Amino acid sequence: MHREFDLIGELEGALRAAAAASGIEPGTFEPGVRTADPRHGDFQANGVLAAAKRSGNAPRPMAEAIASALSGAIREGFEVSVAGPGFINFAARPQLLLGWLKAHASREDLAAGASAAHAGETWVVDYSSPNAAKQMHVGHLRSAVIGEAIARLLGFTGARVVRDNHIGDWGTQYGKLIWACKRYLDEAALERDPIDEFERLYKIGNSAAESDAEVMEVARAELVKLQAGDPENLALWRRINEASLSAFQRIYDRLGIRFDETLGESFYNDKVERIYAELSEAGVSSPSEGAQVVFHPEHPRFKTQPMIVRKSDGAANYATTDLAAILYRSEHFGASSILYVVDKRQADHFEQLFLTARKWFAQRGWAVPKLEHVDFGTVLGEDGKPLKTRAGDHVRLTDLLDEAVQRAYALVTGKSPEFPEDERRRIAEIVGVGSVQYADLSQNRSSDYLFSWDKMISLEGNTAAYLLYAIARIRSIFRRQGVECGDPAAESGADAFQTPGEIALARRLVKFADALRLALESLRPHFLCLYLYELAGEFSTFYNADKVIVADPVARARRLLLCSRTLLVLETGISLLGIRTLERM
RNA sequence: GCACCCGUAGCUCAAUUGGAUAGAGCAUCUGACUACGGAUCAGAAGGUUGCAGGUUCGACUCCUGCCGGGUGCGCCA
Repeated sequence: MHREFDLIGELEGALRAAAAASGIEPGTFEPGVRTADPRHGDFQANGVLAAAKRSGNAPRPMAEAIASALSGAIREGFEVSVAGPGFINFAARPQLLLGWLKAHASREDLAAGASAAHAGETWVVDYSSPNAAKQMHVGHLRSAVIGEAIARLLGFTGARVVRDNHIGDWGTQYGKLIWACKRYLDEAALERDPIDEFERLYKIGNSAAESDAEVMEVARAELVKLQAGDPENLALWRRINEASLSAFQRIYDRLGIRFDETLGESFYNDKVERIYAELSEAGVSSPSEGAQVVFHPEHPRFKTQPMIVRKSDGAANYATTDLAAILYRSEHFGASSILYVVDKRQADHFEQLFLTARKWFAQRGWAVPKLEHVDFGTVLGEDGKPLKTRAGDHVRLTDLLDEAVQRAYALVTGKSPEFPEDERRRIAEIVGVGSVQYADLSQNRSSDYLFSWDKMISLEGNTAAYLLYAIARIRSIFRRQGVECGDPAAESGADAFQTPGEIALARRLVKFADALRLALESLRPHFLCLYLYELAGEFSTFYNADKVIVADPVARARRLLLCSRTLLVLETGISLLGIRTLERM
C-alpha cells in the first residue's frame, strides 16, 4: 500500500537517486517536480532542462537516461514518460491512487503526513493587532482572517505556533482620551457600548487638542501621568483596555480566532530601555536632532530616511516596541520565524525594522529569526476606492458580519424553507461569516480586493457556499445510505478506480499535499482555496457522472471511499482556513 | 523629489515564483438523466498578458525605457 503523503517529495528523492545512478554529479541536478497539467500526467520534472544547460549536454537523452534509471517501486506506481525538450512526466496508476487514499483515512493521517514540513520550528504569528478604544472596522478584517489561516496551516504542518495579538494599547492617543474621559464621560453610554463611548470621547479629545494648544498641553500631561503610574489614569487605562479586549473577543469568537498571547505595546514598556542601550552599544543607532535614530547607508531610501527608535522627548514609539518584541519573541519563545500580517502600506517600516534587527543581532552574534512581512492589500468598495459607509465612515466589523449573516439567512431560507428556523440561523452564521473569510482568503493577499456582497455570498464560482454545498451533498449520500462517513466496512471492498470521473477525482485528492506546500511556501492561503474549489468541482463532475449508491458492491465501495476522502479533505482544508463546516444547508 | 506596488477575456480574479497550447467564475449562447440535493453538470464563444526593446532552448514572470493607476516617505501606528 502506498503511504507516502508527499508524492512530489517522493518523486524528487527517486529522481535524485536515478540521476546519481546514471552518472550525473550529485548536487548539479535539482529535479523540480511539480503538479502537471492533467494532459501531461500528474507530476512533471522540469529540472533536466536546467541541468543539461549547465553541463552542456543535450536534455532529451539526459532525461531518458534518468527516467530509465528510476527504481522499480516508482515505475510500479507511476507511468513514466519523457516528453518535449526533456520533461519527465509521471502519471499515477489507479492502484497507487487507491493505496494513497486508503492510507490517508482521517484528519490525523493527513496531519501526520503533513507535519514533516515544519516539525521542530517555532513560528510567532503577529496578526489582527487592533488599537484599543476603537471599534474594529473593515480595515482590521484581512489581518485577522489571513493571520488565522496561516497560523492554522503552520500548526497543521508541524510547527509550534505562537499567535500573538500585538494590540495598540499604549501611546499618544491616551493623553487625549483620558483628557476627554475626565470631562465628558457618559456612564450610561459606557454601560451600553463601551467602545462606542470611548471612540466618541477620543474624537472629542482629538479635535479639542488640535484646535486648542492648551488642551494639547493638558493631554500631554495626562499621558506623562499615566506613564508615571498615576493611579487614577492607570485605572482609566485598564478600564479602556478591558472593554476593548472584550469587544474584540466577540469578533474573534465569530471568526474562530483564539490567541495564545495578547502582548500589546504596553507589555514592552519596561523593555525599551534595553533596546536603546543595545542599539547604541552595537553601533547601529546614532543621535540626530535630539532623537535616537538608525540610518542604513547602503539602502537607497533609508540612507536618508531614518528609523526613529527614541523620540526627542525621550519616549518610545512603535519602532522601539517592535524591536523589543523581536528580542522578546526570540529570547522567550525561541522563535525561528516571526510573521507580521500587516497592511502592505507598512512595507517601508518592516523593511527598515528587519534591516535594523538583523544588524543588531549580527553584532551580538545572535541567531536572527526569519522575519517576514506578510502583506495584504486594501479592501475596496464597488467604486474601486477603500470601502466606506455611505456616510463616509469605516464599516464596523460587527455590522459587516451581521449583514453577511443576514444575507446568508435570506438565501438559506429561500433554498431550504423546510429547515427549522434555529437551524437556518445556525447555517446562516456559518455561511455568512465563512463567505466573508473565504472571499478574503481566496484571492492573492498582496493585491487589493473588491468587496462585493453578490459575488461573496453567491453559490456559484469560487465561494465558501459552493464548498459547503459540496460537503452537504456528500453528507447527504452517507445519510441516505445509512453508513458513517469513513466506515472501513463500507470501503473495504474497493478496487482500483475505473471510470474517468473516479480517476479524475482520485488524482485530485492525492494532490492535497501539494496544495498545502504551495500555500505555505508563499504564505498564501489562496492556493489552498483554489485547490479546494477545484476538488469540489471535480467531485460535482464525478457525482453527476457516476451514481454512488449502485447495486454492484465493489463499485459502491470504491465510490463511497472517494466520497469519504473528498469530504475529509474538504473539511480539513476548510477548517485550516478558519472556516466552520456544516452537515446540511 | 525619492522609493515601492500594480496593469492579464466585457467584469472579478488565477497562472506552483523562468516551463509544454495563459486558466477559472460571472455575464452571453447551446445542451443534460422524471434529481443518491438542479445551490449541479457538459459544451461554445471570449486574449498581440498596457506599449517598445532586450536576456535564452523557453518570458505574464527577469532586465531597460516609456504610458497609465495606486501607495509610502523624522519624531502616528
